[in-house]
Amino acid sequence: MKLRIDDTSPIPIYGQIKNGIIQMIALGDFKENEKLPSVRDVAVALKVNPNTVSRAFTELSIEKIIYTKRGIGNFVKNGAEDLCKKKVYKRVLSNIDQELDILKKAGFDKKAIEKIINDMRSK
Amino acid sequence: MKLRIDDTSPIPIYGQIKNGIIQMIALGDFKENEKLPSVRDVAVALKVNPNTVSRAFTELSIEKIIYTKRGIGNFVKNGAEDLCKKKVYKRVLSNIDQELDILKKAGFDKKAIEKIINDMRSK
DNA sequence: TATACTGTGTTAGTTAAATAGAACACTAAT
DNA sequence: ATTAGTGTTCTATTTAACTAACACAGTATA
Repeated sequence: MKLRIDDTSPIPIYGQIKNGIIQMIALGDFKENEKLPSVRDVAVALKVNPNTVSRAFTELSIEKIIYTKRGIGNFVKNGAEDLCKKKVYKRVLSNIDQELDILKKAGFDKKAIEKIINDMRSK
Repeated sequence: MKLRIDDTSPIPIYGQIKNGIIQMIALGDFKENEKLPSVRDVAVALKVNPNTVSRAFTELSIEKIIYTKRGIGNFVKNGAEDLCKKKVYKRVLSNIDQELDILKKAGFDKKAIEKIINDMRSK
């Protein structure tokens, strides 16, 4: 299980779980119609309450990314991979854009920003 | 007052206010020993509780970025500009780094990432 | 075929944190 | 003393997360 929780993050745990699963589906770690790990298993793995995991799954279900069979498990929906790829890409770009804006406002010019990006890419 | 609150952000309001003021000091919008806008004025401007603003100021005070004169106001500390520049730079880089990591894990190669950055910079 | 068992998702009640509303407390000027 | 401007505290509400118990589905077995 790739998923990790960052206790210092302001993003609520159920949100981090949602994002993590969306990323994993985007990446093909969970294929369409594949069963996800159970609420309890995820809860144990992340040392988190089943309730919290259940909330993440419920919201993913509302967003039509997974579907739930009560008493059986949660499964990836058809078309979820593309949907998740779009979601991840959109969120990441929006976040990077926002951060670059801050650098721009703070007076870093294009060259400085370019250097920063290069430094990070080479790590 | 440049500061804006994002109601959809998971970052608590007092945290957004803290970050915003740190950015403004870094940018020179508030000079050292200059008086910041009052708790109430900020609260009204942001449509937020004075309490919430007070908390942000208290924490900035603990972090030695501003100092408080009760009954008078809050003021920027000596040396705050440099300190804030460092903080902003560090936070932004850490955030960008994290986002680029997600792109990398999602299978975007260096060229794709480079293109993304260029597209954003040119906007 | 009835019953119990195991694995699954879900609900109820509690605690802690963020925010709001209202009132309090300090400072300076008149 | 009174007033206007300031930061602060008290109390209540809402949301996230936890603990514990509940409810459903499939399977084994008596």
